[in-house]
This record gives sequence, structure tokens and C-alpha cells, in this order.
Amino acid sequence: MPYSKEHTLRSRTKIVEAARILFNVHGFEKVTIDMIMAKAGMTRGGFYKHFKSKEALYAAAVESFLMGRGAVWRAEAGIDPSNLSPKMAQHMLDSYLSEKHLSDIENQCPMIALPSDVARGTPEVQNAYQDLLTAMVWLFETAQPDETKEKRQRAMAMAALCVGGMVLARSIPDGALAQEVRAAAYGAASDLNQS
Amino acid sequence: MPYSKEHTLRSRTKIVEAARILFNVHGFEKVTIDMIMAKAGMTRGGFYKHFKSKEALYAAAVESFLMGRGAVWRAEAGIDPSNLSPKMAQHMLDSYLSEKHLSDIENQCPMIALPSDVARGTPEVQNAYQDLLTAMVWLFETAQPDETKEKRQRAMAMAALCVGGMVLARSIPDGALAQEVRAAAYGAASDLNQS
DNA sequence: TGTACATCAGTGAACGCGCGTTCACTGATGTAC
DNA sequence: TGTACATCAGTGAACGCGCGTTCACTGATGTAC
Repeated sequence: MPYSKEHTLRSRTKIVEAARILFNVHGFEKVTIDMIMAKAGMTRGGFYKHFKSKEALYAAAVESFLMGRGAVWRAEAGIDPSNLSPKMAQHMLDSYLSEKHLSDIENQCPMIALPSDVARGTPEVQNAYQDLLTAMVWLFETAQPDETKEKRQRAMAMAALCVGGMVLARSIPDGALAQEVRAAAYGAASDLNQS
Repeated sequence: MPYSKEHTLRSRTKIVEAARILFNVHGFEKVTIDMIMAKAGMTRGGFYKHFKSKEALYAAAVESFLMGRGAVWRAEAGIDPSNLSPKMAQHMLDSYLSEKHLSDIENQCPMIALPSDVARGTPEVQNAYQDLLTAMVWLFETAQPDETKEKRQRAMAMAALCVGGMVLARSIPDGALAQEVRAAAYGAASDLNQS
């Protein structure tokens, strides 16, 4: 058995990480296997030792966000999933609907970066996307105080505001309007979290 | 001057209409000039007599929704833009966040169908997208009673719920969860409209 | 401890296909006389 | 009113390029003796 399991896994991780960033910046179709492998420090052919197709990598890249870059991001935002409260949910909103997230193309949440690609993607990719959504809704829902009514609907509306606000802000050329939309979504989501 | 202006315009309209539907279904990259021209009842080569590139058609297709299929759609929903009221805005929400809209891939609003393509598109396409958003926000804002506070923020949050709710519902494989998200966004948007 | 071997991650050239765009042409139709 | 002409929308073959995937190979390294 040449090359250790660790070596192989490290290569795979480098490919996924390169892909995640490139897909975020350019979208699925515009990114080539060459670009991904070059960014990962390898050459074209080796790709198929790790993934059976570009589509399979896509699912892995979306999935990787949850426990990879997403975890770093939650930590930076001061979110502790094992100790949730409305304050924690507010931290999540502060961070997700921030100017910083709006301008951070490389490390943005894939739910914002890739929706049209995913809606037409394979079941694999859609499952990965759904896992991200489910995690976000779970966080918002669990963070609500016990007595809150309609927690789940509330959490889902907050998620829709997070993704909708950012998607709209990203797709329009007028920067001032984009900030206005982002801020409006932030305000409405905060109201839902605290009322 | 061979062929009347009307004839040329009719051809152009057929191309734009075919493109709007095909982009909605398959996304920008997956649709070929051949597919579009075939659907419009013509052949490949003629395309460039009407548009300078595929990108230029893209902008035209997004733009066309506002006064084309979108107008039909508003009429069916009983919306009269010259006589707005909270009830009209509610009709808009009823229709936009409906099960019908969720399943109507061909005639869906381009804001839902194409966000990731647009976010990386030309300024032309982004302008067309922004026009759709501006129209929607204007409608929600204008429909509010005079005494309502923060009308504009409210209208923007409603738009974010409309687009966010539908984008999420479209991108996940679990149909029941998709309906739940759609309904939650609908509930929250209705609350914003009426409170 | 040292060495031959087997494995398989990684290389890079090549393949094959699809698609956006171009181009020489055809032919329908409005206009001038 | 009828006819020759000019225009340009539409045709369809061809071009050229890029990209996903394949494939024969190379060489690094873990294992057996």
C-alpha cells in the first residue's frame, strides 16, 4: 500500500477546498477540472483517482462547507451549537447578513453562491444543499426560548431572509441598493428572532 | 426594405420568449443557440441578425419578464398596479409564494430561476435583474397604507422572503420540506404586509 | 538493517464532442418606375 | 397595374476552441523477507 491513507485524504481535501472556492467565485459550469487541480497543486489526470466526475465533486464541495469553512465561520462569530440561545441566533444573523459576508465571495455560504446550479443539479448535490439548510433551520429553531410559538416556521422564515436577502444583494449592480436589501433582510430576521 | 418591421420584431419576440422559457428550465449555460432557435421555429444562423451574442439575449430574456409573462401573471392574480392596496400586495404574495408558482418551472420569475447565473453575469443582465427587483419592491412599498412605518424596509424584506423562500424550496429534494419552507416564507411575508 | 517488489496516486498527452460564432448563400417582400 | 431591383431575414455548413474524460506511464512509498 503506497502512500498513506493520510496522504490520499490530504490530497482529496485539497481538491475539495480548491473546488469550493472556485465554484463560489465562478459557478459550477465555468470552473474546469484543470483550474481546480492547479489550485490544489496537482495536474488534470489525477482528479479521477479521487472523484468519479465533476458532478460528484460538486456535491462534496457543497457538503464540505458545513463542517469545514462553515465551522470556522461559526467559531469566529461566537456561535456554540451546544449552547444555543436567542443571542446565539442573533450572532448568526449578524454574521450571515453582514457586509463582510456580502463581500467575501470566496468563503460565502454555498446556499447563496450556487442556488440556480443546485436547483438543476443531481440529487447528490441537492442533498448536500438540503443538509446546509436543515442545519441552519435547526440552529435558529433550537435557539428559540421554549415558550416561543411556531418556532419552526419562524426559523424557516429567518433562513429564507438570510438566503433571499443575500442572493438579491449579490445579483444587482447598484451597491447602495444591495446594502439596503441586505439591511432590510437583517432587520426583519432580527425581529423574527426576538419577538 | 424587405420584410416589415413587424415581421422582424415578431421573430425577435419569438426568440426572446423561447429563450426565457429555456433559461428558466435549464439555466443559462445548458441552453444552446440551436435549442432556442429551434423552439422559436428558426435555424441557428439567423440568431445573430437579432442579437450580438448569447449574453445579450440573456439580458433581453430577463428584462422581457416584467412587461411580458409577468404582466399576464399579475393580471391573473388580480393585481392592478394603478390601484394598489395592502390587499393587492397580499394577492401578489398569494401568487408568488404559491404551490403553483413553485411547480411552474417554465413561467417562473427569473429572480428565482437564475440568481447564480446573474450574480456572475454581465452588467446588462444584472441591470435587468435589478429592474425586476425594483418593480417588486415598488409594488410592495406603494401598496402600504400611508401611516405605515418603514415601508421601504418592509417591502424589501417581503421581496427577500419571496425570492429566498422560493429559491430554497427549489433547491432541495425533499418535497415536503420544500412546501414547509415556502409556507413559512409566505406566512412571514403576509405578517409583514399586514402588521 | 537493507533490499526487491507491489501498489496506486499522480502525470501529461490525446481523444472526442459540443457549442458559440462566422460566412457565403438564398429567397421573400417592400419600393421605384 | 405590373415588373425589375435592392435589401436583409433566414439558412445551413463549417470553423475553432475548450473542456470532461481516458489512458498508458511513472515514480514514491509501504510491506515482506
